[in-house]
Amino acid sequence: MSFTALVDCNNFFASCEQVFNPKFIGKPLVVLSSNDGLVIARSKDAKALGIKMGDPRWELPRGVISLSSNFSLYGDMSARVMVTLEEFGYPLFVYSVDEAFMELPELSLQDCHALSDEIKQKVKQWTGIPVSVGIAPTKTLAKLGHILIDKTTIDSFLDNLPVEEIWGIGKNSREHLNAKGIRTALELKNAPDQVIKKLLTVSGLKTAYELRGTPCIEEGNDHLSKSMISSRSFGKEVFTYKELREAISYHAANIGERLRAQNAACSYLGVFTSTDSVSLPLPFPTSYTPLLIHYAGIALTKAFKPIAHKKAGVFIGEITSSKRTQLDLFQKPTPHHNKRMELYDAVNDKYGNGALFFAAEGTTKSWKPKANKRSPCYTTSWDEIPQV
DNA sequence: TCTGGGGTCCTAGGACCC
DNA sequence: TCTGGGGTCCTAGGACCC
Repeated sequence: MSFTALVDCNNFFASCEQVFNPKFIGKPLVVLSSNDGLVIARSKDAKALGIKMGDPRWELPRGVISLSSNFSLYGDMSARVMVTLEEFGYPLFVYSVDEAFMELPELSLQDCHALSDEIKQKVKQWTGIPVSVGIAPTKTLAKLGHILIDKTTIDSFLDNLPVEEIWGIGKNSREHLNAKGIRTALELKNAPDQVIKKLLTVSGLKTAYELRGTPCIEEGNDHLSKSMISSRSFGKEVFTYKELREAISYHAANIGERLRAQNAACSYLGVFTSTDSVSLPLPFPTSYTPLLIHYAGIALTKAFKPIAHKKAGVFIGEITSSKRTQLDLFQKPTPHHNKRMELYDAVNDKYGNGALFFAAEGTTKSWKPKANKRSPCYTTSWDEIPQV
């Protein structure tokens, strides 16, 4: 048998802000979505006030500190946390911006506690971010954030846990299970397979097996995305083709960067506005931004209506590794595409995202979402480095 | 007045084939 | 009361996650 650890950053976005603004520690602080619309992260004290994920900004109680989201900062802090975790030498699977699974050998209870404490201490010291650690035989159990390695402890923990607190059981599944009298995680664990499968399909059955200690959820680090989306709500209503075209170009360029970061290319691209969605096959797999912008423009001419738009975006699919597509016998080699994009990415990497951008994106970005209370990019921009 | 953005997996049903 | 059997591929939509 082997174990899995789940390391989860506590209140991650709020904690990032507190690292660089210690005066926010111990205060109710929330981080807002794009356009400063709704709450997407809360500090411990904000949670204590009863503020929920998704609460609208204008309904926040007085005295709550609210900040625009600063994804450059969170992304960089996330990378620092992950590098710290890699120091432990166990295979690491980064599950999301604030969570990672660590593959462990079977350990004694004492060693589990020692490792958990060491992880928390080291990440806190190296990055300033507090983390929680769960260790168990399966990912679903590790997700519960405790050390659960023997049957007695596991069962007594699951007995006091409502089903909807299990990873993979949402609101709808809870309703279905409750209707059959299954309310606790232990009841789900002990229910007959056929009953679970009928209620929740094989996904639910896998969850039950994981609760029983049999790993069923396998995930690797090296997988390619299957689809990508880049979209934003506008900061104001957008009517003109010109503005929409600029926003779409921005999103196409954004997707190009993310594709190249995975060494991948796409052969299917689409554009959506508030009302319409149009997609096209591409003549060959590519991650070359000028081409992505070109085809996004073609799709947009088909999708465009001169009405008030609140949002637009670009999506892609049929993503393949560019290593493989380069070997395609029938594809014309396009080395200059790769060279240009390598240079472009290198410049933006060195001087900050947006240092170099495509004219099609426009220079005014009048449609940009609102973010009136964004903290500085302390760790990713020389101009915004903290001052002492 | 103002309510995000980016993903994955699974299933049912339609269309089509022999 | 009657209905062939077996298969693949694709898509829309549901559910869930962070």
